[in-house]
Amino acid sequence: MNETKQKILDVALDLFSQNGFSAVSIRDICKVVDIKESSVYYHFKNKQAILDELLQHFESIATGLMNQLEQALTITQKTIEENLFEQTCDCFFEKYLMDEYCNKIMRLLSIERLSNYEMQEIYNYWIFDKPLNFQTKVFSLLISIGIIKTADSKYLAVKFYAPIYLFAQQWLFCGTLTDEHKQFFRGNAYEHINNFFKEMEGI
Amino acid sequence: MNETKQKILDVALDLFSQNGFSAVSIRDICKVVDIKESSVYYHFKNKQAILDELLQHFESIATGLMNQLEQALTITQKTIEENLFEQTCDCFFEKYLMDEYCNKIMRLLSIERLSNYEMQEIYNYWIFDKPLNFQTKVFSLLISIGIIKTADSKYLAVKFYAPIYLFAQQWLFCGTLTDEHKQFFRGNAYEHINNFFKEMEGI
DNA sequence: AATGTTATCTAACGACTGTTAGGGAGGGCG
DNA sequence: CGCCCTCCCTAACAGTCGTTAGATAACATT
Repeated sequence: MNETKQKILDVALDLFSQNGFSAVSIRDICKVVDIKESSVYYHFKNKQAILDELLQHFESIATGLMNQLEQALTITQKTIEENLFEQTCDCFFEKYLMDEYCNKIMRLLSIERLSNYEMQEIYNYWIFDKPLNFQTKVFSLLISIGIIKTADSKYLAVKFYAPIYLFAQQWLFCGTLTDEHKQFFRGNAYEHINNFFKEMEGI
Repeated sequence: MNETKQKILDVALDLFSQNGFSAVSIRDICKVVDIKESSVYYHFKNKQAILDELLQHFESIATGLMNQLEQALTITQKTIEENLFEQTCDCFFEKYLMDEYCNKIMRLLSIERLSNYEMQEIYNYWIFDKPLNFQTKVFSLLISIGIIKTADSKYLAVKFYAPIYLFAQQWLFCGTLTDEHKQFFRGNAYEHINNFFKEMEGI
């Protein structure tokens, strides 16, 4: 891809995720990229097209990661116990919830989902429905194998995911996204995950 | 308070909570209130002052409700068991998390907290810190009385509050805030609360 | 050398932004 | 009546917005 075009996308995501789509002007982006406003329109049809391309890229990343996770559910039962935990943490947590690009998109979606119906749907799908559905599947599987005694897998998914979501919200919106904050978020989340499975074994 | 001024505040909150502060112009507000732009500046110093007054009103409501809740913790042990649950549900849930005015403010805070440090602090305080601290106190109390066996009261608070926060997020941002959605949110939350205390008794 | 393509520029367009100066209608009060 | 105060108005300000027309320079192809 063209170097300037990529630069525009990078800067746009940076600014959009900090101030929101409508609060950032083409001129704001151009100041950082160091080009004139009209040059943007050589690479993009209009301002909306920049946003569309950013979202499309995010969705392709998220789709890839989620497909990888879904596959982890289909391997043989023996490998499940070893693989599932690692895969979930790596794919969903590190490469998604804590990934820099995804983080910026999530911040952007959080702002814009109120006034933009399309972005609201993307947010709900990738932040609520998809993770909760996946976790529900995971718990259904663990129940069917017998690792967990009979329970409401959907409610289990909520109990598992909700604290992670809460920690993520605190992490994503604590001003500057420092490594220190990131470590704090990671610590909280992993502690919860460990606690959760410990309690689960008891039941 | 002046009728026109109140009308401006009402309409402003409506529009701000739907589109965000910077995306709503003075003229947008005036169209709905049916006055001219300059009239706004008779009642308010500038656009920011409208926002400030809305936030100040919210904080006075929230402070009142939280004080009421804190008081419920200080009554004698005998009445605690009967009162605490009812008070928490009524004050925190119905009059705060599900109150129309508070809902609109929360939506507004959600958008603006990214670009506005002051609003980020208000959000974190009233949506994260204050409720979690209160719930921690509640569980500490229940532990000290002996209703709950020894446990990490802070983590208990997270496990209790996080699903409610998640349901609230789904409710607040599902487009049109219909009564149907509201009932769905209430149902999910109460089910969780009941489940939570049922599991607690078992431990 | 002439031509076409790519990527940028200058300069401006009309629309919209927050805000202000100044005027006028209505009522209460001396 | 004359004066002040409240509340709203008309009209305009300077600045910003997304976007476009057209020129220009660098480079590749003919």
